[in-house]
Amino acid sequence: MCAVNENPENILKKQPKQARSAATFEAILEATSRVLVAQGRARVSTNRVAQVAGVSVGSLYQYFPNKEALLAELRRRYDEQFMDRMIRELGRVGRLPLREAMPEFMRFMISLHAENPKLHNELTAEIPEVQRKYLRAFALAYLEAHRDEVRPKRLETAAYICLEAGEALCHQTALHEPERLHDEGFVEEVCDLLVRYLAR
Amino acid sequence: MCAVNENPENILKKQPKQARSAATFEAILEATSRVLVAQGRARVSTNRVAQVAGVSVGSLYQYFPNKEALLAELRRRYDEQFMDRMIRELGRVGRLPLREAMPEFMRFMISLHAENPKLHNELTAEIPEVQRKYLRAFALAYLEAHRDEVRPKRLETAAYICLEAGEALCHQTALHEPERLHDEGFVEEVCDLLVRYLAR
Amino acid sequence: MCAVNENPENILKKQPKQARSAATFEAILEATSRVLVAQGRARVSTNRVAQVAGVSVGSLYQYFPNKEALLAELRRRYDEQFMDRMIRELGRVGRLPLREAMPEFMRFMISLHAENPKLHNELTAEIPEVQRKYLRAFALAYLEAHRDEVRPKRLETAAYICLEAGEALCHQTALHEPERLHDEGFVEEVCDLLVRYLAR
Amino acid sequence: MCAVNENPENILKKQPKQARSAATFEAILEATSRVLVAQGRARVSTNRVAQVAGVSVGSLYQYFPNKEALLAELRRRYDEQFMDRMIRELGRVGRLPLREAMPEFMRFMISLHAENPKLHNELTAEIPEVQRKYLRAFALAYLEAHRDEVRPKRLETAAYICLEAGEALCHQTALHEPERLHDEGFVEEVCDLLVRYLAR
DNA sequence: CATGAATGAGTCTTCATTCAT
DNA sequence: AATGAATGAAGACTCATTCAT
Repeated sequence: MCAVNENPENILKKQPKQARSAATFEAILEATSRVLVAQGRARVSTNRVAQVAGVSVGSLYQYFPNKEALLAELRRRYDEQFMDRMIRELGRVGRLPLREAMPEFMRFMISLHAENPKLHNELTAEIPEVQRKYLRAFALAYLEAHRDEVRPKRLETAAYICLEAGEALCHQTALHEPERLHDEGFVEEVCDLLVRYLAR
Repeated sequence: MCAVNENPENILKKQPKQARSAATFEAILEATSRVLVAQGRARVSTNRVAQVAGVSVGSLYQYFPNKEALLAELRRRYDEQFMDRMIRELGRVGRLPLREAMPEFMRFMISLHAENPKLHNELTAEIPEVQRKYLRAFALAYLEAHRDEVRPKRLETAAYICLEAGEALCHQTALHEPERLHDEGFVEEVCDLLVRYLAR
Repeated sequence: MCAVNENPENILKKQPKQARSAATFEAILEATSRVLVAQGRARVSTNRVAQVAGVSVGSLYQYFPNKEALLAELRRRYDEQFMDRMIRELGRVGRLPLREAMPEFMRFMISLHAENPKLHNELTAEIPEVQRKYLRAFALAYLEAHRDEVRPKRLETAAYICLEAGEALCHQTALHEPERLHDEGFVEEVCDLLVRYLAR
Repeated sequence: MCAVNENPENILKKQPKQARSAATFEAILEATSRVLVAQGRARVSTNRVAQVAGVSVGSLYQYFPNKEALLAELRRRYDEQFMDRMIRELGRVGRLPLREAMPEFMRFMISLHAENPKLHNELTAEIPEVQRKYLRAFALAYLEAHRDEVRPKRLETAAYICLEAGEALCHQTALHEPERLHDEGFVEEVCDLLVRYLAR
């Protein structure tokens, strides 16, 4: 009857137990995302988010211990989803030879970035790190598995370079010149860049 | 040579005409840069900057109409300088054939990014745009001038891709894995990436 | 015997009639006391208390009309118990002559204060008043009963002085220099202070 | 020109340099004291204090780094003054023999406490400590100097007991039964308590 | 021109209390 | 009865900006 549980203080204060809860929780995250995209990170304030979500600040703090946690959870979800899809795609594409895999993969990357480039930009501005490492490991594994197709000796460096270059081209283009993404020629050129580098 | 003047609102209130004025002006910008690098954009406040500059807030507002103008001017100068050096380098390197020009240029880019990656990151996070265009024009001109060495047909696309990829590789590496920049092999690989793509 | 009921506003909403109710009620008070001692008065919040009690806030408000009532009830109980023991002791000691009664009584007072000085301090910081009067009446009665042993003429004043001085010495010492309480010489000195004053 | 002075972060943010400053500073402390006495510690909020002082919260924070500092400075001043007067009095009275010194000193103590008992109570509720020690050292020195007049063997204990008892009697009486302070008989009794204990 | 005191809107966060389920 | 989600007023503190001296 007297469960003293003084400092759990997790990232999320409370895992919603009632249906109403879950709805509020989602509404808050949704609102965060909206404000983030529409007004930029600097205008993301707990009060504004609560207002946009149509709940009180108090409710916000029932689910998130502080403002940072809002963005963190958004990012967590985004990254999770991003990685899930990426990994699934890598699994699929990993069996193909380089020249076939590359366009598939680039097209996939582009579609990922094209979905909501502004959100992507805000959320990935500061903390990929773990994912970066993970993806690189994946890319490296691919190169090793396809060693006979691959020209560069330093596979780790090659993986790093290709990922960074590919990511940046998708990211920057989605953000600044999205019309290019629909230009089939552009995609081909990007693949060309990477395949000419990688292929024997 | 390259006076980019994006929003006329943020024009400086006053061109410092006397030596003392100029010194104050410089001290303020210098302080802004310092605070920006040391404490991050969120901690850049007019009062703090003034204090670090050893000047009163009032004086700060004599030279800058608002906080935004502080960062804008810093950016403007940074970009100006960046562009000036870039253009000088491009001029120098522009006469060389592709395979010689590329390593020269990449090494130059790396040195630019390595100087103060944190400042670079804060200042270029959001607004290249004009410079991008300008650089692209320059790169395009190079490709056209060296048309016989160059393989891709779509020169504009090729210029875009190479600049973005090269920039991103310098930027991300300087920021997240600076030790790679001293690895001569890394630089060679990056050049390889671009040259294999561009060269006939 | 001693139902002090200061502000009728803070009367409890409901006398728990069932066993479960009583248990909840006790758990809440117990939790209040715990939070009070562990985190200080400022951290006593209804939500925290409810959580520590393993009960919902709603339940808390079933038994206590507001936060004040929580502390009031805790205080009431504490005082009640305090007074009960005090009175029992006074009854016991009241039959002894001054020089025998005093050390007995002081040792008792000290043990009372030593039990939980932090709780004692939080709860008695602001509102003895009624008890004070009551105790004084008791002490006065003792002095009158032992009039022939007692030197001072103004018995009421003497009772007041001895109670305040004795209380303060126990209270302050328990709070700030508890090690003195184990020093038998200290206790003797305190008795000396009071007996020399009171005794003929 | 560029005095970087990043974290002075003293107790007081700024020592007022202009006359206006000093006035504001005093107004804020004055207001703190007023709110403290009139509404109690719990109602001392920075906004309320600022409002009562007739200044903006911003101004308050120009001079005090946080709410605690408000009360701390008030306390500091109060203690400083308290100690100064106490020490002056102790110096004066220290030359007198016990039976003359005591009534002089008690009357002085009473007048100190009678000035503003509520403020005294709020400010000294939590943190004498240093002063306690200091005063005790002073009292002990007195007892040693007057060793031939003094009966108790354990001078340190005697000093402790007399100070605590005397302080408490003044403090509690000023707070709860101030009318006694004007009763000359009361003062005599208190002196009697202490002199009978101390004197040979 | 320079100073720095003053302002007050805006931010994050807590908490007593209510009420639908 | 019990639950716990929701509320919003209130408090601590920051900071861009103005203005009297």
